[in-house]
Amino acid sequence: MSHAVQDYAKAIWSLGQRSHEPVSTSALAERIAVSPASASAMVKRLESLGLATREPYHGVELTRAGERVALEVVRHHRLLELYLAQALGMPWDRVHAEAEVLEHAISEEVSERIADALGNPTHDPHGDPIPTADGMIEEAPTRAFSDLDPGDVGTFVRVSDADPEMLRYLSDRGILPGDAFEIVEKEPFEGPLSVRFGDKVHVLGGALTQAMRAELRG
Amino acid sequence: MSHAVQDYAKAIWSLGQRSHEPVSTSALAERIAVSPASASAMVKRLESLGLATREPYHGVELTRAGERVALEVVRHHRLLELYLAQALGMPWDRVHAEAEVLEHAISEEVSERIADALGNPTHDPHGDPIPTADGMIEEAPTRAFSDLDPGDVGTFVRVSDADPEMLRYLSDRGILPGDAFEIVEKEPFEGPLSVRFGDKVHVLGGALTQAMRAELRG
DNA sequence: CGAGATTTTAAGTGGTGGCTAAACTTTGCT
DNA sequence: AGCAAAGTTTAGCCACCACTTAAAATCTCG
Repeated sequence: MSHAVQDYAKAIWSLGQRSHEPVSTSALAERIAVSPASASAMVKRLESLGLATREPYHGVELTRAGERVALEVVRHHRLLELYLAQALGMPWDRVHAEAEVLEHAISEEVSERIADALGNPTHDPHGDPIPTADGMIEEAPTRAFSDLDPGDVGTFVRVSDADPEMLRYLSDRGILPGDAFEIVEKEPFEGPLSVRFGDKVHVLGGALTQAMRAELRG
Repeated sequence: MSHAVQDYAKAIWSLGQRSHEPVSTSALAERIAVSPASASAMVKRLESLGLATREPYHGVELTRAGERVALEVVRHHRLLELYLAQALGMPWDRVHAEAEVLEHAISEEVSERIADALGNPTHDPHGDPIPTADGMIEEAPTRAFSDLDPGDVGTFVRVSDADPEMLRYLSDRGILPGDAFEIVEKEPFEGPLSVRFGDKVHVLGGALTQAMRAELRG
């Protein structure tokens, strides 16, 4: 089970999360940053490993086994992020890259020891839920900030961990998962969003509001 | 810089430690458990990377760059062993295998954070010295237990970390690096050695006494 | 000096993971 | 329905890595 296979499983899982439909080859290829042909070939490999089923021309889905692989990698990733930040004091915006490598290298034993050391947490520092060791995950339904409307109030629960710039930007301004917010204003045509966190109103642009997710109150 | 390259550098360094002479291809091949031809090819690769110099038919030596690579990997390995044992409570006899994998995966930043968390230790749990971040190591001259004679007293400083059985055996009997000892008796023909640790005399066989190393008193 | 040991070269294997180009299927529009 | 565009798959290829066996080269030591 090579790194690449694990990465594809993770990517398929991740893309399949929202829409519970098969994942298209091109979406997968774009996510992994390879050509569609390469993604197609890899998907075949996952199928031959029993990790995915595919309907040619209609997309891939993970089998339960494939989902387990994906969730295990995701568990490793999120535990590592939390551990690096918490136990080793690594800045929030650098843990992702490190976890991306280590997630493939740590044994089950170490990952469980890390989970224990952290008190078996349920969410990582970005607000993402951590799958359990037996391959379960509960995803609370969240909405992208870009979908919200003025007057909406709730909790900022997570932000994509893939872009260090965004993380640094947010943490520089003291905005962290768990913070309550209220949408103040929304400019039309994908314009910026004015959001109040505490007493400060921040104006957040498009890419950012697509990466940030909220649980609405009520 | 692939894992294999790092492993070869580490092996050459390790084999070159004792006798400060070039390392033979066959010794290297045996250490890595590959054919001599494979080792020969890899050595060429190290040379082309500027990590080693070789005198065909007369062995390899690491360049300063190669030594740095080796020492960095060794540093990672030993810090990880210590960290896994100390911070995550992993048993002494299992840390080696895990460190063998992770040593290639952790970044400099994480390894320095681990070193800090451990208080910048100088020795790992097996008693092996830990190279500094800038590629220095001080190796106190030690002698194998199998070379010692009755009446010799000193400190048990280290034991090869490669064999979990030995580690378990020793720790089960409460024998740990740092312990003082006295050689009580030595049977001829590579027979067992009687060694006093504290008030207990242990009879230790051949392979074990070759893996255990001592600093003699005086 | 020459036999035996060691080392190197030569040639080839199998796996991974990627690519382009061309062929094929689906979709969506008229 | 028909057709073009978009999306997907296949075919054929490449590069890398790390290893192998077999044969040739070199060294060493009696």
